[in-house]
Amino acid sequence: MVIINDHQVFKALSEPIRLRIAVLLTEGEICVCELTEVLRLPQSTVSRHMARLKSVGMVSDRRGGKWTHYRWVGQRHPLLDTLATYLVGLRSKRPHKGDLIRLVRYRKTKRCE
Amino acid sequence: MVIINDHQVFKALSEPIRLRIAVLLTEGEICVCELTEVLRLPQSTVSRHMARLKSVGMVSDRRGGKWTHYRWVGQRHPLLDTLATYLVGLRSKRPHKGDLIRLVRYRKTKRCE
DNA sequence: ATTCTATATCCGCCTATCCGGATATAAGGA
DNA sequence: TCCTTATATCCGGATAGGCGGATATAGAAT
Repeated sequence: MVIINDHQVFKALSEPIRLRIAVLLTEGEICVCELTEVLRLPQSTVSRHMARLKSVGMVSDRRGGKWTHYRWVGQRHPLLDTLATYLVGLRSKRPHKGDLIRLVRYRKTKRCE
Repeated sequence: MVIINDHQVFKALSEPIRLRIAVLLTEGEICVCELTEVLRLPQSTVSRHMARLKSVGMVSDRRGGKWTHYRWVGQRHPLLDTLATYLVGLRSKRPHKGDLIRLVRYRKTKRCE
């Protein structure tokens, strides 16, 4: 169990790409190749951001075959819970709405499991 | 009216000193000389942090005599409202509890108005 | 065993940000 | 006017953090 520092949580979300990732995670598990596609970023960039979110203790990962699935670990942590609720409200706004549309579209063509 | 970017709000709170300032602001208005005393930091450092909070649109300032009083502008802004509620909960925790004790003590010796 | 796919990490480069002493500005009081 | 107090801004130096191509690792498929 990682001890979470509030300011590190805020720092994680202060980066626009990580904020987009956080909103995507409100939908549930997501893997790196999906994020790479949805965000249209190099894989190394995505993995680096996920490593940061994990080191802060905001996400956990699960290996499934070739894929690494990340998920938000908000349960029982006051700040992460509070933020998750707020992030859900961002789903309908730019640029998150478009991200979610691309995620759904991508999942129709490819399954990561 | 400043348009507030969520990630800039998070960036502002990602700095430990600014997080302490934000918690102090949940108590109401506060001026630079009070912050300098409570946080035990150089005045230029405090002013720099306040300028950042102001540029993000998280605080407003009011000139009263020689003093500049800052206040949280959370009203009507979803994220700032959400955060303010959370920040109130930090008052009783380290290092914020000690900050608030020093603020009360300082105000017994000096009035900024 | 070899190849392909998915992911993590390394690396050099570049920009952003922090620090705090020094200086500038501004208001009040003597 | 001159001095003191309060605050904002400037500056150079140091550190943190982002970028993405290249490389390493790991699992699955042939």
